Amino acid sequence: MCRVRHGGRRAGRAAQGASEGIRGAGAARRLFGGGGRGGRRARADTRRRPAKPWHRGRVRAAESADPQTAGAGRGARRLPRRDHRAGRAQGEGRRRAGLEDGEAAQGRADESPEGCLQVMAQAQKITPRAKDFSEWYNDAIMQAELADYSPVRGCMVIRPHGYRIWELMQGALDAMFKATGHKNAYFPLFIPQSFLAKEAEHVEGFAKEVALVTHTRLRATGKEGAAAIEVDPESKLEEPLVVRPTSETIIYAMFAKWIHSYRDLPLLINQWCNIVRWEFRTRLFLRTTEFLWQEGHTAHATEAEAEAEARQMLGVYRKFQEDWMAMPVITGRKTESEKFAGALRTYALEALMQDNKALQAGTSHNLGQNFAKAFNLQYQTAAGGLEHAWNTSWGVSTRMIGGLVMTHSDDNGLVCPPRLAPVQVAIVPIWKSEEEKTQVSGVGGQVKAELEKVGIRVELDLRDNMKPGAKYFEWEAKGVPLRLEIGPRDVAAGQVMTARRTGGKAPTPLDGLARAAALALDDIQASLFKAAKDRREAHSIRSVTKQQFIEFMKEPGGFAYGGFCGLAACEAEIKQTTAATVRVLPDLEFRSSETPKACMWCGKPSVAEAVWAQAY
RNA sequence: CGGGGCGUAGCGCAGUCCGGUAGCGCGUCUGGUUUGGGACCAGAAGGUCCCGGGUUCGAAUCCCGGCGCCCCGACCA
Repeated sequence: MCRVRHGGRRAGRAAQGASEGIRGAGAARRLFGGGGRGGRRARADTRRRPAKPWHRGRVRAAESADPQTAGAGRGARRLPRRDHRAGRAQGEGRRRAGLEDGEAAQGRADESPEGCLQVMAQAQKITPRAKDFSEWYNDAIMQAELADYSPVRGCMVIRPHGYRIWELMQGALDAMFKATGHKNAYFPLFIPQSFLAKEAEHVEGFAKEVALVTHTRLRATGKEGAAAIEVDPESKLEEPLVVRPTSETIIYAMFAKWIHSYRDLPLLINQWCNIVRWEFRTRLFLRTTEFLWQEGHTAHATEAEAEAEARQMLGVYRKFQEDWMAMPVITGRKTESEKFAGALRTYALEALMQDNKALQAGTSHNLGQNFAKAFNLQYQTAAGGLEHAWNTSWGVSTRMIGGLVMTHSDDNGLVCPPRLAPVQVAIVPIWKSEEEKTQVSGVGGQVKAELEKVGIRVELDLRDNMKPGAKYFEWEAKGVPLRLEIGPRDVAAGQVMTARRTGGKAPTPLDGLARAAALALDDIQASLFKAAKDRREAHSIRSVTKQQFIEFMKEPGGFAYGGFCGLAACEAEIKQTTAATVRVLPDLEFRSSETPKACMWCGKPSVAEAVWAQAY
């Protein structure tokens, strides 16, 4: 395999043993997706599905089939002049363009390591989507510096650029939660093991993936190296503590203390925190052992109120994902087999990624009285009776960042919707002489101040150890929606060059630039949403027959709408044969105009229309 | 837990078959020249060759034993 290798993707070998007291219940053996050296090679050989036609980005010279004829663009220029050896560069170009499969490319690369390396050094640092979507996803994240692998398997470090996205998400969501009457609080990380056991379905749902704290200290052994410390058996806890996989149990236990009368209801609480679920296989942002999220928990006097709350928050999430993330979602209800352990009903939002797999982007549960009964959460009614409260819980997580990446980004890296972009505008001044540097930097500074005045997040890139072109690539990889290039010629003409991350470069007058930039950002935000929605619709089919369904799930995949009998056995069989699951029983506005009469799979009467897809 | 593969500089790799004391590219640092789409020249720093034994005058390389990591399969937001 002949590709540029980069980025600290080794999930190091340090730090085992440091947490002897914390164990994954169950086989905590699996490792992080996408690390390691040998791993990359192996991965290229395991393409699950053939290339798909989502590949729509700009085609650049460097990616065209034959770099030698790719014109004077950077494709040609990037080939090192040392490498004149016949055929090599050409073959390399083809490989880079993803036109050969991994094994063939690998074989060839091994034959000509040096030529290959030299070419690659200058080339594409991100695997094209068409070649290997998973690799592309990892590369895009690493290049954008959103995250990095941690020494602990299954865990990730969220880097400043990625964390800023999360902060912006938090800011928007938190305001919406407050606007709907919720208050933030914080509940502890550790939960008594016995709490988890109190709700039967809930335990079963999480038992296989909880981390436990069983001991409270280590002791020195006097030995060398890793053996220098060991768990102190004297420090064993009487009752192990569960590291929260979600906080229903502790929160409703506390609610039971605080709620006595109908006058205490509704109680509307949210918390921002981290949680731990010991997953077998993990992927950056999409599934990591520890992740950040928000969990809302509420208590109500009636079932109807709880139901309304669960639906309301689903709507809040939808608004956020559409308006901020520019990510279209289908809302609906989960089937019995997909619902949250312990819930009465689960609602969810599902988005379609560029590889035509569905991503559950958030959930909202009507918990009924299940937890109220388990934790004795009762209140006195106005009439003097004693009733169990009705609860809801709802959450979205850093997983949304993965969804954001897979919804908009392209082969040049991250594409960030402006409203969530840590840097909305990057200004790149261009100069030759010192005088020019002073001049363009000055104008750049003025532009920055002007844009900031209207609330735009701006970065002025004054680094002098990089050529402008290199800066362009970097800001593109980081997803910056709008780039302003200011050179001496522009200054003379009273303009800047504005380049959109989504394509297109044009001069814009300095006069009124802030307004123009703001409008451009709005326009990019809107066009990203529209493009994503169009793509989803292009990859949705309705009223499928069984045969169509099977074919569709093989290739190219997407959302399939059809009748569903509601039987778990049928659902299981579909999963078995096609790997597709019911994502949601869609809400009214997403349903087909004609209600299906029969289950698309077994032919029995349909109880609801369902949306199927292969899912993350 | 089953099936594959891998462990050499920050990253990606060569060297291992056939033992001779470690190399390439990128990156980093210093100086200079550059800067409108991934700069160039010169110099420099950087390695417990996963760990432990053994064979040998000599081990990254051969032998034995560990450990770790990745991918695929069974679980899930």
